Amino acid sequence: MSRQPTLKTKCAKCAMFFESSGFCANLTETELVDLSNQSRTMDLKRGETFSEDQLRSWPIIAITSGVFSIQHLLEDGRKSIAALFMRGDIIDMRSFSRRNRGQLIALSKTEVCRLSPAVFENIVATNPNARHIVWDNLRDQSFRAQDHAADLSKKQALEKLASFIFECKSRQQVNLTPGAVSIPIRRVDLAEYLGMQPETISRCFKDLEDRGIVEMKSLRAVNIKNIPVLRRIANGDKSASVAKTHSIRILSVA
Amino acid sequence: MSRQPTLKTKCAKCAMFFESSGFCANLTETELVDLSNQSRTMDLKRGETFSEDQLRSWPIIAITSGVFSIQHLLEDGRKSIAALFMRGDIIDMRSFSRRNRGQLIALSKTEVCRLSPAVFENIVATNPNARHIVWDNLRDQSFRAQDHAADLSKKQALEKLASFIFECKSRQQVNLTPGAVSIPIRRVDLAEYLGMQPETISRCFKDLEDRGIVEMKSLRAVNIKNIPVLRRIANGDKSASVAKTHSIRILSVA
DNA sequence: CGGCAAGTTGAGCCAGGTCAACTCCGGTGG
DNA sequence: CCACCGGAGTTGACCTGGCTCAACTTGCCG
Repeated sequence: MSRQPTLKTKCAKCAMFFESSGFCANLTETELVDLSNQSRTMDLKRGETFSEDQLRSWPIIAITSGVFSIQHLLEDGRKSIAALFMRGDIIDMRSFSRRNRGQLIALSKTEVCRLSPAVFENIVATNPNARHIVWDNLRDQSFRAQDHAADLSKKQALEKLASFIFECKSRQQVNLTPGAVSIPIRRVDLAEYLGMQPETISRCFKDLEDRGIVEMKSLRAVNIKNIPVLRRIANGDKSASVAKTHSIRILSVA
Repeated sequence: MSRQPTLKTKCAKCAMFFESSGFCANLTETELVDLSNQSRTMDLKRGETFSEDQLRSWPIIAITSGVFSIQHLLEDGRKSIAALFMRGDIIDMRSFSRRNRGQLIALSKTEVCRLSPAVFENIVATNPNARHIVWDNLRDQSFRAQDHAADLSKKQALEKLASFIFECKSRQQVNLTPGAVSIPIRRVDLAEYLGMQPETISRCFKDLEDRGIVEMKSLRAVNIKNIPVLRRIANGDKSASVAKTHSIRILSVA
């Protein structure tokens, strides 16, 4: 149900508007005009964040492009990134006050749309399609966070990185070359997200590359050369992650 | 808005029914009768799980008592518990099929109520109070999973355990003795939830007890004797978690 | 083309994992 | 009621994956 930009709202220029599975694309004309008038788009640079006050008055944030995150800070300065948000995610911070659950922070140049809570609430109450989309998105965020927690809890460094590559892959629109994956965040942030050190991230990428499983096109782009093996590593199959020098030796002997 | 059990449904006997902030307590009489007739209550023993089929036909599960979990399994048998669900949580597995995201499994004797998706959907569409409660609950699940991920990613063993004690505390109804916390799951499961080994859990509990921060009433019950210090440990304040023998030495010298 | 942030590489070390032996506890049957 | 049994938890000794720190290289932006 992608549609023509017949509307005179700023939404007609917004990339989100054309995505059939997105929230905005499923609104009626009046809803869209209403929402558009009462909402605020905003561009953030990497590292920029929302103040408590901003969040209180604009607790509902739709991500149009870029990568957004929730960052937790420990007393002694250790940081961790609890969740990543990308295009299409709708962050609902309305119950935020209950704890100090870390802060929202942009990990790259990011476009967001801060939705009017009143209009949003009204749409959710009356438009079943829109409600389902928001609901699915929230449930997805929840599952993603759970998956992420599972990854962090028992996986080793290499396995976590492999999982992350697949997470990136699955979250970017299907693209030309099947193995091409873009890594949308810096090494440091990736380390904080996966609960490891940047040094370890670097070593793991190198390891994967040395073994011919991936190829680094640049810092932000990898090409998976052997999807099944990477998958097995991500799933914690030890035989896939251990047998490195072994298989090389066999090859050179043969 | 706690109410009298005037209804002839099985809900009138259900503990959930009297909890004002719960889903069921906010339904109209007709909604409740409808939901009750179309839903199925069920008791599970520790270790019991739902089959894929059961989940497909009954994807919406309300927890009445006990502890439920989502468990992820790696190829080589490593397990991890991605999330815990307790009384009042409503688990919505309707988008489950997208990945094999681990399985639901009871960690203790558990009572659940499997809600009819159709009736549930209808209530959510028409009853704003009920909708808000479900929505808040889901958002809470999402935040909890994120917090958990943050805990796992950068915290050390002792800090994770301290966090967990507070998580338990905050999730059980306010009780008599301020420091009393019940640990509703086994050590093994706790280890899987926190991404550590049972041995390490044991050592950490011992450490906290040796330092007089908590007291173990039994395997399933602790009493926090020094809440501020435990809080500081949970927040990653190194001075709180390291200075053990140190402070003892000072005391004995003075 | 220079300067600085970001990323990489190397060497050494330690928190927590692993393995094995032991103890505790709750349930069961004689 | 007690003895027994098996699962759950604990303790100790050892080992290793990934952290730390420091030096180096690369890539990006003006």
